[in-house]
Amino acid sequence: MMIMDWGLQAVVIGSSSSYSANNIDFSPKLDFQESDHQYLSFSHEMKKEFFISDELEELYKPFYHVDGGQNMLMGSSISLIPKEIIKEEKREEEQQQVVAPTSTYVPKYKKRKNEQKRVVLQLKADDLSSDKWAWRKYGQKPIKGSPYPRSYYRCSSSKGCLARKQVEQSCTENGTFIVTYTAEHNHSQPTRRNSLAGTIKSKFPNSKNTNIKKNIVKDEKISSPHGSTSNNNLGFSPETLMIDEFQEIEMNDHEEIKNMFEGSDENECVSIQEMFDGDFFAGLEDIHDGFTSSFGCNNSTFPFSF
DNA sequence: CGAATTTGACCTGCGC
DNA sequence: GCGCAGGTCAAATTCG
Repeated sequence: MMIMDWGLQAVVIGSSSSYSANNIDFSPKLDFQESDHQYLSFSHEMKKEFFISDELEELYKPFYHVDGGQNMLMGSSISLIPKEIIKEEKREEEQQQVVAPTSTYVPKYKKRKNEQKRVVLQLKADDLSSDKWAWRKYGQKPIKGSPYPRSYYRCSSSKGCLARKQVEQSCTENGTFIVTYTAEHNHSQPTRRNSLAGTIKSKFPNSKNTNIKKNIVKDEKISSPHGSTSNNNLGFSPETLMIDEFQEIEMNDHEEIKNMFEGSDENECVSIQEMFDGDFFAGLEDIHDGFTSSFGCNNSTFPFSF
């Protein structure tokens, strides 16, 4: 029996208020029910918490990997959004119907921020690096009323991709960042982080690639004019590390993760054999290796023990 | 040396 | 019309 504790933390900020979904326990449990088939089953509670509504899916479309009709959630976070907020966003969306240009004129500057479809998330510093998309920083501006500057990123995976991301440290909550996604990716999500040029790769302390850590530390220097910050060292706690790296797992790709979260209609279970067919457990082993080498933990302390 | 980041300049929208 | 604030560009710089 193994138990994985998914302490997902996510907050979605509406235009005028914020909602917290902290401390929701998504705890899939393995049930070894049959001799030749083993199933990973999810509690009703988790399923209920996880699937808020179809509207949520609609809201997250900009961050889906759309490929052959299959959708996959972006790796960074899974957020629970109250219906009032969703409706608000949808209303906004309806008002902001994109009109195809009738001429060849291409405006040099995009529409104002509040005219675009956007999703605002509040993430922990650890969650920032679990975004699978490749982002390239193209600007940084001080924001009035905030002691911290806002960083502007564009998708670097595809040249013509209009997807944008803004990252701004929260001035009210230390250690959290307000991330705003704008526009949609016009391409599929990169299959592996290693193939990404730039900033987002493994964040294990002993990883060869230290860009993400370095970048965030740099941001801290810039964004902490008063020298006060709570996450200078990125806080590689085993708990947050496990969560983030788990989200990085190649799910081989869409069906497994869909099945994991949805289960089948009959028994809400997914065959472990199916999971072995993909990279699922290969990914877990990577996590395990990284985890044990980084923190000197053995199997008994690691959440995934076989 | 190529790619990513930094940063000042520039552009646009909005409120007055 | 003017000024401010937010968003983007692009040359310079840094990094691997």
